[in-house]
Amino acid sequence: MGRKTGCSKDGLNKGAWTPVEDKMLLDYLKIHGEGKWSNIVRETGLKRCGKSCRLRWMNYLRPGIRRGNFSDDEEDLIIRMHKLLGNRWSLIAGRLPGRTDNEIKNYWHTTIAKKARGKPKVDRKQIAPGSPSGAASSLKNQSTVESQCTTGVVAATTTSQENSAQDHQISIAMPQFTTSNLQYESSSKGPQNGAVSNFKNQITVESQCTTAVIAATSTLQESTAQDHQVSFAMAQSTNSNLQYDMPKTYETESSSKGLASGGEDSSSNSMMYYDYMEDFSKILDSDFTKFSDIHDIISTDPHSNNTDAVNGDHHGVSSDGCKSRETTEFPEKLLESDHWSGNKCGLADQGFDFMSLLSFLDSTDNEWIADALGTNVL
DNA sequence: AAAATGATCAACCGCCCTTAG
DNA sequence: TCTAAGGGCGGTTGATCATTT
Repeated sequence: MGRKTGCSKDGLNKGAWTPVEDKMLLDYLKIHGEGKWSNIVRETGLKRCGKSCRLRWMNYLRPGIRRGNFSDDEEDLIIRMHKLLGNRWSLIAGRLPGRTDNEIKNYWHTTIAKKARGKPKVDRKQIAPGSPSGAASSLKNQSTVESQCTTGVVAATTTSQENSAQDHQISIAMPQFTTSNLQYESSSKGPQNGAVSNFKNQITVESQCTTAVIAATSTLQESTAQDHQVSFAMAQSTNSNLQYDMPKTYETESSSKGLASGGEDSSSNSMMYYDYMEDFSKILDSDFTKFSDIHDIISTDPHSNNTDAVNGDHHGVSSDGCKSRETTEFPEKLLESDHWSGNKCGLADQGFDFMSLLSFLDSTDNEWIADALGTNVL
Protein backbone atom coordinates (compact mmCIF):
# COMPACT_ATOMS: atom_id res chain seq x y z
CA MET A 1 0.00 0.00 0.00
CA GLY A 2 2.31 2.69 1.23
CA ARG A 3 -0.45 5.19 1.08
CA LYS A 4 0.00 8.59 2.47
CA THR A 5 -1.60 9.15 5.78
CA GLY A 6 -3.11 12.47 4.89
CA CYS A 7 -1.14 14.12 7.64
CA SER A 8 1.91 14.79 5.57
CA LYS A 9 0.48 17.73 3.70
CA ASP A 10 2.29 20.99 3.89
CA GLY A 11 0.83 23.70 6.00
CA LEU A 12 -0.73 21.47 8.60
CA ASN A 13 0.19 21.88 12.21
CA LYS A 14 1.86 19.17 14.19
CA GLY A 15 2.63 18.65 17.80
CA ALA A 16 0.63 19.64 20.80
CA TRP A 17 -2.84 20.99 20.29
CA THR A 18 -3.61 24.51 21.38
CA PRO A 19 -6.79 25.52 23.22
CA VAL A 20 -7.88 27.41 20.13
CA GLU A 21 -7.52 24.32 18.00
CA ASP A 22 -9.42 22.28 20.54
CA LYS A 23 -12.24 24.78 20.49
CA MET A 24 -12.41 24.75 16.72
CA LEU A 25 -12.62 21.00 16.73
CA LEU A 26 -15.23 20.90 19.47
CA ASP A 27 -17.31 23.55 17.80
CA TYR A 28 -17.33 21.58 14.60
CA LEU A 29 -18.19 18.34 16.34
CA LYS A 30 -21.03 19.95 18.25
CA ILE A 31 -22.66 20.75 14.96
CA HIS A 32 -21.67 17.86 12.77
CA GLY A 33 -20.83 15.05 15.12
CA GLU A 34 -18.11 12.50 14.74
CA GLY A 35 -16.90 11.09 11.50
CA LYS A 36 -15.92 12.73 8.24
CA TRP A 37 -12.75 13.86 9.88
CA SER A 38 -11.20 15.05 6.72
CA ASN A 39 -14.09 17.47 6.23
CA ILE A 40 -13.07 19.29 9.37
CA VAL A 41 -9.97 20.62 7.72
CA ARG A 42 -11.90 21.85 4.72
CA GLU A 43 -14.81 23.30 6.60
CA THR A 44 -13.17 24.86 9.60
CA GLY A 45 -9.78 25.90 8.39
CA LEU A 46 -8.27 23.97 11.24
CA LYS A 47 -4.76 23.18 10.17
CA ARG A 48 -4.83 19.59 11.33
CA CYS A 49 -5.27 16.47 9.30
CA GLY A 50 -8.38 14.41 9.83
CA LYS A 51 -6.50 11.69 11.59
CA SER A 52 -5.04 14.10 14.03
CA CYS A 53 -8.51 15.50 14.72
CA ARG A 54 -9.90 12.06 15.33
CA LEU A 55 -7.06 11.19 17.63
CA ARG A 56 -7.44 14.36 19.61
CA TRP A 57 -11.14 13.72 19.98
CA MET A 58 -10.86 10.06 20.84
CA ASN A 59 -8.02 10.40 23.30
CA TYR A 60 -8.63 13.73 24.86
CA LEU A 61 -11.70 15.78 24.07
CA ARG A 62 -14.30 13.07 23.98
CA PRO A 63 -16.75 13.20 26.86
CA GLY A 64 -16.21 10.63 29.51
CA ILE A 65 -12.47 10.41 29.30
CA ARG A 66 -11.09 9.57 32.69
CA ARG A 67 -7.72 10.71 33.77
CA GLY A 68 -5.62 9.98 36.74
CA ASN A 69 -4.06 6.94 38.19
CA PHE A 70 -5.33 3.54 37.37
CA SER A 71 -6.83 1.72 40.28
CA ASP A 72 -5.60 -1.66 41.34
CA ASP A 73 -8.68 -3.19 39.87
CA GLU A 74 -8.26 -1.46 36.60
CA GLU A 75 -4.72 -2.69 36.50
CA ASP A 76 -5.87 -6.14 37.39
CA LEU A 77 -8.43 -6.07 34.65
CA ILE A 78 -5.90 -4.79 32.15
CA ILE A 79 -3.53 -7.58 33.02
CA ARG A 80 -6.21 -10.17 32.70
CA MET A 81 -7.54 -8.70 29.51
CA HIS A 82 -4.04 -8.59 28.14
CA LYS A 83 -3.69 -12.23 28.95
CA LEU A 84 -6.76 -12.82 26.94
CA LEU A 85 -6.40 -10.37 24.09
CA GLY A 86 -2.74 -9.47 23.83
CA ASN A 87 -1.89 -6.00 22.60
CA ARG A 88 -5.38 -5.27 21.41
CA TRP A 89 -5.55 -2.07 23.32
CA SER A 90 -8.75 -0.85 21.81
CA LEU A 91 -10.55 -3.99 22.88
CA ILE A 92 -9.09 -3.73 26.34
CA ALA A 93 -10.09 -0.09 26.48
CA GLY A 94 -13.58 -1.14 25.60
CA ARG A 95 -13.79 -2.87 28.93
CA LEU A 96 -12.55 0.14 30.82
CA PRO A 97 -14.98 2.92 30.04
CA GLY A 98 -13.37 6.30 30.16
CA ARG A 99 -9.95 4.92 29.44
CA THR A 100 -8.51 5.19 25.97
CA ASP A 101 -6.53 2.59 24.17
CA ASN A 102 -3.63 4.99 24.06
CA GLU A 103 -3.73 5.53 27.77
CA ILE A 104 -3.89 1.84 28.51
CA LYS A 105 -1.10 1.17 26.08
CA ASN A 106 1.06 3.79 27.75
CA TYR A 107 0.17 2.46 31.14
CA TRP A 108 1.08 -1.01 30.12
CA HIS A 109 4.46 -0.03 28.80
CA THR A 110 5.37 2.34 31.58
CA THR A 111 3.92 0.66 34.62
CA ILE A 112 2.91 -2.92 34.22
CA ALA A 113 5.91 -3.82 32.15
CA LYS A 114 8.05 -2.12 34.74
CA LYS A 115 6.51 -4.17 37.47
CA ALA A 116 7.33 -7.20 35.49
CA ARG A 117 10.92 -6.08 35.58
CA GLY A 118 10.69 -5.59 39.31
CA LYS A 119 10.52 -1.82 39.34
CA PRO A 120 7.59 -0.12 41.01
CA LYS A 121 5.83 2.74 39.34
CA VAL A 122 6.96 6.20 40.27
CA ASP A 123 3.85 8.12 41.07
CA ARG A 124 4.47 11.41 39.39
CA LYS A 125 1.07 12.84 39.40
CA GLN A 126 -2.37 13.02 40.76
CA ILE A 127 -3.92 14.18 37.58
CA ALA A 128 -6.76 16.58 37.70
CA PRO A 129 -9.54 15.77 35.29
CA GLY A 130 -9.71 17.60 32.05
CA SER A 131 -7.40 18.57 29.32
CA PRO A 132 -4.21 20.38 30.10
CA SER A 133 -5.03 22.54 27.16
CA GLY A 134 -8.12 23.73 28.88
CA ALA A 135 -10.90 21.45 27.76
CA ALA A 136 -13.62 21.31 30.35
CA SER A 137 -14.28 18.19 32.31
CA SER A 138 -17.16 16.29 30.85
CA LEU A 139 -18.51 15.06 34.10
CA LYS A 140 -21.88 16.54 34.85
CA ASN A 141 -23.27 14.67 37.71
CA GLN A 142 -22.13 12.35 40.32
CA SER A 143 -24.08 10.54 42.93
CA THR A 144 -23.21 7.95 45.44
CA VAL A 145 -25.30 5.13 46.70
CA GLU A 146 -24.72 2.54 49.30
CA SER A 147 -25.43 -0.86 48.07
CA GLN A 148 -25.03 -4.41 49.14
CA CYS A 149 -24.60 -5.07 45.52
CA THR A 150 -26.93 -7.96 45.35
CA THR A 151 -27.69 -7.37 41.76
CA GLY A 152 -25.90 -8.50 38.74
CA VAL A 153 -25.62 -5.75 36.21
CA VAL A 154 -26.02 -5.87 32.53
CA ALA A 155 -25.21 -2.71 30.67
CA ALA A 156 -26.12 -2.54 27.05
CA THR A 157 -25.17 0.27 24.78
CA THR A 158 -26.67 0.60 21.39
CA THR A 159 -25.33 3.17 19.03
CA SER A 160 -26.65 3.82 15.60
CA GLN A 161 -24.07 5.08 13.22
CA GLU A 162 -24.85 6.56 9.88
CA ASN A 163 -28.34 5.15 10.13
CA SER A 164 -27.34 1.68 9.15
CA ALA A 165 -24.70 0.60 11.56
CA GLN A 166 -25.32 -0.34 15.12
CA ASP A 167 -22.99 -1.16 17.90
CA HIS A 168 -24.04 -2.99 20.96
CA GLN A 169 -22.08 -3.29 24.08
CA ILE A 170 -23.04 -5.49 26.91
CA SER A 171 -21.24 -5.57 30.17
CA ILE A 172 -22.15 -7.79 33.03
CA ALA A 173 -20.91 -7.28 36.52
CA MET A 174 -21.59 -10.22 38.70
CA PRO A 175 -21.10 -9.11 42.24
CA GLN A 176 -20.39 -11.12 45.26
CA PHE A 177 -20.07 -10.05 48.80
CA THR A 178 -16.74 -8.79 49.88
CA THR A 179 -15.35 -5.31 49.98
CA SER A 180 -15.07 -3.32 46.86
CA ASN A 181 -15.76 0.01 45.39
CA LEU A 182 -17.56 0.02 42.15
CA GLN A 183 -18.01 3.09 40.08
CA TYR A 184 -20.59 3.26 37.44
CA GLU A 185 -20.13 6.08 35.06
CA SER A 186 -22.46 7.02 32.32
CA SER A 187 -21.86 8.56 29.02
CA SER A 188 -23.43 8.67 25.68
CA LYS A 189 -21.38 7.09 23.02
CA GLY A 190 -21.25 9.90 20.59
CA PRO A 191 -23.67 11.71 18.43
CA GLN A 192 -25.23 10.59 15.24
CA ASN A 193 -25.28 13.43 12.81
CA GLY A 194 -26.06 15.68 15.67
CA ALA A 195 -24.79 17.36 18.70
CA VAL A 196 -21.95 16.07 20.72
CA SER A 197 -23.26 14.19 23.64
CA ASN A 198 -21.82 15.12 26.93
CA PHE A 199 -21.36 13.05 29.94
CA LYS A 200 -24.76 12.34 31.32
CA ASN A 201 -24.32 10.97 34.73
CA GLN A 202 -21.97 9.38 37.08
CA ILE A 203 -22.93 7.19 39.90
CA THR A 204 -20.52 5.88 42.40
CA VAL A 205 -21.54 2.76 44.11
CA GLU A 206 -19.92 1.98 47.37
CA SER A 207 -20.70 -1.61 47.58
CA GLN A 208 -19.61 -4.81 49.04
CA CYS A 209 -18.86 -6.84 46.09
CA THR A 210 -16.16 -8.88 44.73
CA THR A 211 -16.50 -8.43 41.09
CA ALA A 212 -16.55 -11.03 38.56
CA VAL A 213 -16.84 -9.00 35.45
CA ILE A 214 -17.97 -10.56 32.32
CA ALA A 215 -17.85 -8.19 29.46
CA ALA A 216 -19.52 -9.02 26.25
CA THR A 217 -19.43 -6.81 23.24
CA SER A 218 -21.74 -7.41 20.42
CA THR A 219 -21.15 -5.38 17.34
CA LEU A 220 -23.59 -5.21 14.56
CA GLN A 221 -22.25 -3.35 11.61
CA GLU A 222 -24.48 -2.57 8.73
CA SER A 223 -27.73 -4.32 8.36
CA THR A 224 -26.44 -6.05 5.31
CA ALA A 225 -23.25 -7.23 6.89
CA GLN A 226 -24.12 -8.25 10.34
CA ASP A 227 -21.07 -8.97 12.35
CA HIS A 228 -20.99 -9.88 15.92
CA GLN A 229 -18.36 -9.49 18.49
CA VAL A 230 -18.43 -11.36 21.69
CA SER A 231 -15.60 -11.18 24.10
CA PHE A 232 -15.40 -12.01 27.72
CA ALA A 233 -13.06 -11.18 30.49
CA MET A 234 -13.28 -12.37 33.99
CA ALA A 235 -11.86 -10.06 36.55
CA GLN A 236 -11.69 -11.00 40.15
CA SER A 237 -10.66 -8.49 42.67
CA THR A 238 -11.12 -7.53 46.23
CA ASN A 239 -11.06 -3.82 45.75
CA SER A 240 -12.62 -2.98 42.50
CA ASN A 241 -13.08 0.40 41.00
CA LEU A 242 -14.59 -0.15 37.66
CA GLN A 243 -16.67 2.04 35.51
CA TYR A 244 -19.50 1.30 33.22
CA ASP A 245 -21.44 3.33 30.78
CA MET A 246 -24.87 4.14 31.96
CA PRO A 247 -27.75 6.14 30.61
CA LYS A 248 -28.97 9.36 32.08
CA THR A 249 -32.23 7.82 33.04
CA TYR A 250 -30.53 5.33 35.25
CA GLU A 251 -31.76 5.12 38.78
CA THR A 252 -29.81 3.44 41.47
CA GLU A 253 -31.25 0.78 43.62
CA SER A 254 -29.76 -1.25 46.34
CA SER A 255 -32.35 -3.90 46.18
CA SER A 256 -31.83 -7.13 44.43
CA LYS A 257 -34.31 -6.22 41.78
CA GLY A 258 -33.28 -3.94 39.03
CA LEU A 259 -34.53 -2.00 36.13
CA ALA A 260 -34.01 -1.32 32.52
CA SER A 261 -33.93 2.04 30.93
CA GLY A 262 -33.13 3.66 27.67
CA GLY A 263 -30.87 6.54 26.81
CA GLU A 264 -31.37 9.58 24.75
CA ASP A 265 -30.17 10.81 21.43
CA SER A 266 -30.45 8.65 18.40
CA SER A 267 -28.32 6.13 20.14
CA SER A 268 -30.04 4.14 22.75
CA ASN A 269 -28.33 3.09 25.88
CA SER A 270 -29.90 0.71 28.22
CA MET A 271 -28.98 -0.62 31.57
CA MET A 272 -30.67 -3.60 32.99
CA TYR A 273 -30.28 -4.83 36.47
CA TYR A 274 -30.66 -8.49 36.58
CA ASP A 275 -31.83 -10.12 39.65
CA TYR A 276 -28.75 -11.83 40.80
CA MET A 277 -30.45 -14.84 42.17
CA GLU A 278 -32.96 -15.21 39.42
CA ASP A 279 -32.21 -13.87 35.99
CA PHE A 280 -28.51 -14.06 36.25
CA SER A 281 -28.65 -17.51 37.66
CA LYS A 282 -30.47 -18.55 34.53
CA ILE A 283 -27.39 -17.63 32.61
CA LEU A 284 -25.21 -19.45 35.02
CA ASP A 285 -27.46 -22.45 35.03
CA SER A 286 -27.38 -22.65 31.31
CA ASP A 287 -24.59 -24.25 29.41
CA PHE A 288 -22.37 -21.33 30.21
CA THR A 289 -19.32 -22.94 28.83
CA LYS A 290 -19.90 -21.78 25.33
CA PHE A 291 -19.82 -18.23 24.11
CA SER A 292 -22.55 -19.02 21.70
CA ASP A 293 -24.80 -19.81 24.64
CA ILE A 294 -23.94 -16.57 26.33
CA HIS A 295 -24.78 -14.73 23.24
CA ASP A 296 -28.08 -16.45 22.87
CA ILE A 297 -28.99 -15.51 26.39
CA ILE A 298 -28.03 -11.90 26.26
CA SER A 299 -28.59 -11.18 22.64
CA THR A 300 -29.60 -7.58 22.30
CA ASP A 301 -30.44 -7.28 18.69
CA PRO A 302 -33.30 -9.18 17.19
CA HIS A 303 -31.97 -8.57 13.71
CA SER A 304 -28.63 -10.11 14.35
CA ASN A 305 -28.29 -13.52 12.94
CA ASN A 306 -24.61 -13.85 12.69
CA THR A 307 -22.27 -14.15 15.59
CA ASP A 308 -18.70 -13.49 14.78
CA ALA A 309 -16.22 -13.18 17.53
CA VAL A 310 -13.97 -10.41 18.61
CA ASN A 311 -14.44 -7.66 16.11
CA GLY A 312 -16.97 -8.63 13.60
CA ASP A 313 -14.40 -9.60 11.10
CA HIS A 314 -15.48 -12.28 8.74
CA HIS A 315 -12.52 -11.98 6.56
CA GLY A 316 -9.08 -13.41 6.20
CA VAL A 317 -8.81 -16.82 7.72
CA SER A 318 -5.23 -17.72 8.40
CA SER A 319 -3.63 -21.05 7.81
CA ASP A 320 -4.23 -22.11 11.38
CA GLY A 321 -7.87 -21.27 11.10
CA CYS A 322 -7.67 -18.02 12.99
CA LYS A 323 -8.92 -14.89 11.40
CA SER A 324 -6.37 -12.46 10.20
CA ARG A 325 -6.91 -9.22 12.04
CA GLU A 326 -8.86 -9.59 15.20
CA THR A 327 -8.45 -13.18 16.00
CA THR A 328 -7.13 -13.83 19.40
CA GLU A 329 -4.55 -16.48 19.62
CA PHE A 330 -4.24 -17.46 23.23
CA PRO A 331 -0.88 -17.69 24.91
CA GLU A 332 1.03 -20.85 24.48
CA LYS A 333 0.95 -21.22 28.25
CA LEU A 334 -2.78 -21.45 28.10
CA LEU A 335 -2.80 -23.82 25.21
CA GLU A 336 -0.34 -26.05 26.97
CA SER A 337 -2.00 -25.89 30.34
CA ASP A 338 -4.20 -28.52 31.80
CA HIS A 339 -6.86 -25.87 32.21
CA TRP A 340 -7.39 -25.52 28.56
CA SER A 341 -9.45 -27.60 26.25
CA GLY A 342 -10.27 -24.98 23.68
CA ASN A 343 -8.58 -24.26 20.45
CA LYS A 344 -5.89 -21.77 19.63
CA CYS A 345 -8.18 -19.23 18.11
CA GLY A 346 -10.25 -18.76 21.18
CA LEU A 347 -12.40 -15.75 20.65
CA ALA A 348 -12.63 -16.29 16.99
CA ASP A 349 -14.38 -19.48 17.81
CA GLN A 350 -17.37 -18.64 19.87
CA GLY A 351 -17.73 -22.21 20.91
CA PHE A 352 -14.46 -22.44 22.73
CA ASP A 353 -14.23 -23.63 26.25
CA PHE A 354 -15.08 -20.66 28.41
CA MET A 355 -14.59 -22.38 31.70
CA SER A 356 -11.12 -23.40 30.68
CA LEU A 357 -10.32 -19.80 29.97
CA LEU A 358 -11.59 -18.69 33.33
CA SER A 359 -9.58 -21.35 35.02
CA PHE A 360 -6.49 -20.12 33.26
CA LEU A 361 -7.15 -16.51 34.15
CA ASP A 362 -7.71 -17.44 37.73
CA SER A 363 -4.48 -19.26 37.96
CA THR A 364 -1.59 -17.60 39.69
CA ASP A 365 0.71 -18.30 36.87
CA ASN A 366 2.19 -15.00 35.78
CA GLU A 367 4.74 -16.45 33.49
CA TRP A 368 2.79 -15.15 30.58
CA ILE A 369 4.00 -11.64 31.25
CA ALA A 370 7.53 -12.80 31.58
CA ASP A 371 7.13 -14.56 28.30
CA ALA A 372 5.77 -11.45 26.74
CA LEU A 373 8.47 -9.24 28.11
CA GLY A 374 11.36 -11.59 28.32
CA THR A 375 11.87 -10.65 31.92
CA ASN A 376 11.20 -11.83 35.42
CA VAL A 377 7.72 -12.46 36.61
CA LEU A 378 5.70 -9.99 38.61
C1' DA B 1 21.61 25.33 41.55
C1' DA B 2 22.53 22.98 37.54
C1' DA B 3 23.14 19.01 34.78
C1' DA B 4 22.06 14.31 33.92
C1' DT B 5 18.94 10.77 33.93
C1' DG B 6 14.51 8.62 34.04
C1' DA B 7 9.45 8.49 33.51
C1' DT B 8 5.30 9.75 31.41
C1' DC B 9 2.09 10.46 27.84
C1' DA B 10 0.25 13.13 23.81
C1' DA B 11 0.86 12.79 19.25
C1' DC B 12 2.68 10.91 15.07
C1' DC B 13 3.70 7.09 11.76
C1' DG B 14 2.60 3.51 8.94
C1' DC B 15 0.06 -0.61 8.10
C1' DC B 16 -4.27 -2.72 7.32
C1' DC B 17 -9.21 -3.00 6.45
C1' DT B 18 -13.42 -1.10 4.65
C1' DT B 19 -15.96 1.46 1.54
C1' DA B 20 -17.18 4.23 -2.37
C1' DG B 21 -16.77 5.29 -7.05
C1' DT C 1 -12.60 -5.90 -10.21
C1' DC C 2 -9.64 -2.17 -9.34
C1' DT C 3 -8.17 2.00 -7.13
C1' DA C 4 -8.05 5.58 -3.89
C1' DA C 5 -9.62 7.68 0.25
C1' DG C 6 -11.15 7.32 4.94
C1' DG C 7 -10.73 5.43 9.24
C1' DG C 8 -8.95 2.31 13.00
C1' DC C 9 -5.26 0.45 15.39
C1' DG C 10 -0.69 -0.79 17.38
C1' DG C 11 4.07 0.73 17.59
C1' DT C 12 7.05 4.41 18.31
C1' DT C 13 8.81 9.03 19.16
C1' DG C 14 9.87 13.17 21.39
C1' DA C 15 8.62 16.94 24.47
C1' DT C 16 8.02 17.79 29.10
C1' DC C 17 8.33 17.10 33.83
C1' DA C 18 10.27 14.78 38.01
C1' DT C 19 13.99 12.86 40.35
C1' DT C 20 18.70 12.03 41.21
C1' DT C 21 23.48 13.22 41.30
